[in-house]
Amino acid sequence: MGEEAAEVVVRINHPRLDNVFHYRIPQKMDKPQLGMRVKVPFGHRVVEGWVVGYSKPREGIHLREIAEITVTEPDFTEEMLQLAHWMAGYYMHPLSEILELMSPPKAPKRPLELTTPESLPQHAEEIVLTDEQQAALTAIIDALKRQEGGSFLLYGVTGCGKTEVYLRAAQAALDLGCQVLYLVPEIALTPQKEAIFQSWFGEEVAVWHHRLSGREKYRNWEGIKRGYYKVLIGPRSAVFAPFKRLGLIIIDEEHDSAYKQQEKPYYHARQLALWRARYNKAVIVLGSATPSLESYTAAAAGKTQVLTIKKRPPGRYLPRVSVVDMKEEVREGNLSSLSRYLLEQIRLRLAKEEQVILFLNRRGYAPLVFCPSCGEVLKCRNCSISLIYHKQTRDLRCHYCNIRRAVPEVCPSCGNRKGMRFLGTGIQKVEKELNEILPDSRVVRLDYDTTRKKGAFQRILGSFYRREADILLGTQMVAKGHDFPGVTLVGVLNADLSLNLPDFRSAEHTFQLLTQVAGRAGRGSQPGEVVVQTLYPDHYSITAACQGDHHYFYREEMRRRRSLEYPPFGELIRLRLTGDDEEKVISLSAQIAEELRCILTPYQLSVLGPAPASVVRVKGYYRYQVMLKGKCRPVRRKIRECLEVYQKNNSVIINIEVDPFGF
DNA sequence: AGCACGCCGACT
DNA sequence: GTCGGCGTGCTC
Repeated sequence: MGEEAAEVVVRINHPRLDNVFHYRIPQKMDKPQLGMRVKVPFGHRVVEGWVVGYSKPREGIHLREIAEITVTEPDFTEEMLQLAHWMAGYYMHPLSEILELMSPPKAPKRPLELTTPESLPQHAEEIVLTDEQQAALTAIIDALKRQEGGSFLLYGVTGCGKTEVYLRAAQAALDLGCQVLYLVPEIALTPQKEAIFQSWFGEEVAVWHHRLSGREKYRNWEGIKRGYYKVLIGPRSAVFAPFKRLGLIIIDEEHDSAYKQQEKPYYHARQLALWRARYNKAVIVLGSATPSLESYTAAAAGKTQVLTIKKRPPGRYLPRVSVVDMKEEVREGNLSSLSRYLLEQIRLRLAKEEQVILFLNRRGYAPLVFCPSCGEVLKCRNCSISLIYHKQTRDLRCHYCNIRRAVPEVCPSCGNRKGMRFLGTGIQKVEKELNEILPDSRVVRLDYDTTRKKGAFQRILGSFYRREADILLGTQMVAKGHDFPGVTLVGVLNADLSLNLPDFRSAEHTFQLLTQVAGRAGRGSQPGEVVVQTLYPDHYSITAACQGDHHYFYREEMRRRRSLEYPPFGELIRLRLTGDDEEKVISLSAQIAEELRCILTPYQLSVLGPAPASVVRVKGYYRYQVMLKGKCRPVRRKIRECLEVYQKNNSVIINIEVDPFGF
């Protein structure tokens, strides 16, 4: 007998079904190609699955036959199947879930005509590259011509014109008959990038993201697969597109944590892009003004070639940065969220009819509501975090589960009837302060709450761009990629918010955020100024960002990471246990930590915890975590085998996250 | 995950 | 007598 049988991954997402099942091919059926979707009898039912290989099954199992082949061509290429296998091993996730993620969009009911687009490059105005831009471009083009792959870190200050390099590199790749993948951190950035690339490459540019309609998805996916489209622009999910001949990958703002998927299966698009570049012998360019520690370290080790751009093009100056110590302000009796220096600068700019961006990464009006008589702080019923007061709606909200609640008139803890007090400063409170102090200025607020409605984001930015407002007050959202020529002042109201997050990357994020926000100033012809308010003016991530001393920051941060064995010098795996019965979650966490300690003692690996997750309770579920630190990769199998036993437990869910972000 | 098998309580 | 509760176990 010894016949080879088809290995089928069934389309059921469950950790206990994470293995291949063998099936025989019926006599009258053509042997299915790898990656083809099939229907197979499975227990008492028929399920869909994918053929992922052929092998000899173990002795003593009764093989059943494949019922039918449901497609005419495979859902996955050889490359994507290999990538899926690699991901399943690396991220410790079921293969079926990964294949689900990579599977092609469904063909629309009404048939769609696919045609080769007419290429009509309308070549935009020629900009002369600076020497540094030209040198970077030449290095990339040389690598493209050699056709042996290669990776580059394009390390250029904000506003130095990295896009000009990308466009010309893409042109070179197209001239060699290759396709180009251009990754951006978020969907919101695709339209503007699409417009820029279309002005160069006309209709050969396509986009890919999950908000496209079914028809658009199908057209663009098939177009890339057949080679009709030459350039694909999209966020992290675009890394799974089925290129026919991939020659160049560009990751714009490669440091951005949005490239890491924060839900299952937790992949990092940069890592997958590097894998695909290697597989296809494609050139990959990681672009950033503030590279991730991962990429910086790879460059320092010589694995990636660094291309530096230190100067902005003529006529565009880097801003001057001043730091304001907020402890000093408080000492001198200024309890407002705006320091005297920043306020003076704002007035100065407004008088000259220039624009101002103010940045505060905190939604709502007041982040803390408490009872003045007993001190009780109001918390969400389902989540262990405090409720935030929102002024417009005059209610309390939980920023984790979005629940709303009226402000209680009577303290729920002590019965005091004098009312609750609000503490701290959110972006709505700053808005109110600005309206009081500068009644003649026009302020627009850009945050999650003002951009809920469709198109609101573009509308607010558009009105600010057209100078219909003087001050743009925003959260995170203002930091990314928007150019406002009229802005000459950027104020960071509280640089410490990101610094105090319980995450080993908090210093890195603070440095990146400050540098990126500062880059918003002086993008036009006038020089800009940045004012950074902080309680820790001496922290290395703040001083380095303010002085533009990147070398100092990276050296310091690398030293800290190395001494604590944090990435990129050590690996982390987080096990998160979630359940509605806290006792059960705690005891299972302890049991697992104990067993892992026994198993992993001989290896260079430490088991930390269990400990409550940074927010213990979310939406009514308790969360505890066990952290594995050290050389995790060689023992992934052992870890998985150990956890398999506990995954049968259905009252506590075990979540495995390799290379976790955000604690 | 689903679905069947299996072994105990109160109902037409 | 049987209908149905959800514990346990298996799926090539």
